[in-house]
Amino acid sequence: MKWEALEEEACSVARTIGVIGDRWTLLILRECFLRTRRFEGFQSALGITRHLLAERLKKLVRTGILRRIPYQESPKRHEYILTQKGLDLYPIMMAIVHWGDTHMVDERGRPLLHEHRKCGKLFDPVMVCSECGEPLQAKEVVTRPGPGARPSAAKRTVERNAKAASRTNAA
Amino acid sequence: MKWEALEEEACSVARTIGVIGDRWTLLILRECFLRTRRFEGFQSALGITRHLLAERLKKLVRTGILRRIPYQESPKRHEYILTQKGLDLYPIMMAIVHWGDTHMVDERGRPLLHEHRKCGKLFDPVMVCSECGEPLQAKEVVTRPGPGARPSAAKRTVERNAKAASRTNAA
DNA sequence: TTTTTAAAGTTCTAAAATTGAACTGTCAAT
DNA sequence: ATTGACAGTTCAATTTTAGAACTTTAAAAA
Repeated sequence: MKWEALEEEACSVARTIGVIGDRWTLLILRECFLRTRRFEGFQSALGITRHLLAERLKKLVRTGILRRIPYQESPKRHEYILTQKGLDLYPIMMAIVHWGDTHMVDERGRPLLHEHRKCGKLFDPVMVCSECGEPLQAKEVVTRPGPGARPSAAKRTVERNAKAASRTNAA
Repeated sequence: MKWEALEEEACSVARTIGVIGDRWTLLILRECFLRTRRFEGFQSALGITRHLLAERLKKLVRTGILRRIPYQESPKRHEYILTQKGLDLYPIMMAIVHWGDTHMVDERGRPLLHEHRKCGKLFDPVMVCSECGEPLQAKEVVTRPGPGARPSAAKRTVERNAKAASRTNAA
């Protein structure tokens, strides 16, 4: 599987990973949500090489996650701002933060707390079902082929796993 | 910044990315949630090289996300099963799927639908505030230093950005 | 007036990670 | 006796990433 091929897969995970699924890109996006907007800001916050940073920013602009907006003429300078598509990555970021808060903190505790303006309280993000509002758990969810399904990775996988299991059980 | 250093950062995003933040690892985890458990299963579903797959599985076991459990003796064979720590990655996966479903589908529509056993309906995952239950939006959340905060990336970033903005505004 | 500094890149070489393909060892089935 | 499944390991070739220096435009400092 080539990296460009990821975006062609009939899988929303693969397609998303094709766009944001590498380490520097995720860290750049963290900085975006912390209100960083300029090349030097990203560079010094992350210690990323200028070469890679330029590349990643270009890709994020190309994929519509960031918009490149001039903030001064001569010399021309631009800021990188999250589009709505970029802002929609927020749940991914919060899910990542929350897992880290749960499983990767040391004895000092959480590095960062989050306050919800609406209710004024410190909170954790919780993933719920859009229909019944209950928190989601992996074991309570069944997947079905959707209209865009193709006999690709996911389906072949399910079939193969069923076969492997029955072979082992039979023996 | 070196990759091992990520896990030392005072940032839950960086620490999490240090463990699961690369493309193959995320795809391996997708397979885990689709019930793939064996080396050959991962390999043929993903087309990952055996070399890298072995490496990534080792790392996932080392970090406590997968457990390696024997399913037959002679020759010894093992399955890779999500631990609770691994199952807790589910919200990250669902957030990734949902973003892809929203922003990366073609005219055919979604490749996969999700049904919630509890309520029996097809659903979308929604990220809400643990305190008031309202859906979360980036602009409604304020971050504050927590007990594990150190004057690191995040804080320096905020200060730098404030300075950059005031410079530009003043001019 | 010459020198620094800042911002946003680009260019280059060395080092590290990934790919692709072949190879190993154990056992079951043909 | 040979083939095939499974779970890896090994190694050369390619691709990515790191690290450092260099460029350009313009304002600020000496």
